[in-house]
Amino acid sequence: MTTALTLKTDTAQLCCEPGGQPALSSAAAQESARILKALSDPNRLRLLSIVKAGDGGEACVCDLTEPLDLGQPTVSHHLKILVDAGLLEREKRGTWAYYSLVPGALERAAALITGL
Amino acid sequence: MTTALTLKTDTAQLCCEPGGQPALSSAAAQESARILKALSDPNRLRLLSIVKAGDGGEACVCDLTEPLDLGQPTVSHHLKILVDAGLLEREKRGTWAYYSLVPGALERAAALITGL
DNA sequence: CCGCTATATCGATAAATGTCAATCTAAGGG
DNA sequence: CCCTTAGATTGACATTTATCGATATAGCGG
Repeated sequence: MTTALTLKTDTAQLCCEPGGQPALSSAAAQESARILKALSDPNRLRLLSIVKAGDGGEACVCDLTEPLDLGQPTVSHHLKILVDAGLLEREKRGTWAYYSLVPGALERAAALITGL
Repeated sequence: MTTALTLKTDTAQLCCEPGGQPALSSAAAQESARILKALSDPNRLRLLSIVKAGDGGEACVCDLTEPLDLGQPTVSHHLKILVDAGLLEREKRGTWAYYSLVPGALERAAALITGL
């Protein structure tokens, strides 16, 4: 499942009704929750933090496994979730995989909350 | 690759760990995740949205059960999670319970993301 | 080619989570 | 008092999730 990430508000919920209720549609709520769920795990928050603070704004898996005190498969799993959520991007250089923040992604995620 | 830094597990949150900054401490990450986890469910997002858009910025449970198409116990459960996370506050007037946003709570939650 | 190293993927499992039905509590109204 | 209504709590159950160990894949150095 979850092949496509539908980002659309399907049921004609107009965006600009002054005084009316924006009342998040079910589809929009699900999409927002999908992003925020990726951010709702302490280890993933630390991963993002380390990547952001890393040299050149990136970090490879080997640099991420140790500070989190997690197994390498688990870290890879969390990174995949963050990539799937559109928060991180992966670039493979040689044997190593470097992860970096998708520009503006954190701000967009935060806007999902303030824009409720 | 990684410069072997001594690994301090758990809760010592210091601002200046030698050999590299710890970015987000384990404790801080857990606290942030606790808040964000409350925001990671589509039905809870819709609850917040409806409450925020409600008349006077509040809504009672009876107004929340129907649009979500959920049972009343389930809605109460979600509301409790939002209250426990410091996002909603509850005020009982007569037989009804009115929920409203805690001022600034959504902005603070969003700052947990942008401030990573 | 062969092994080594870095990462990803798979399978299993224990814990957490969302939901509902049933029950409990509290506040009014006859 | 009893009954009704709004909401919370409890218990059960199915699904999801976080984690690990084992294994697969993919570059690199001999």
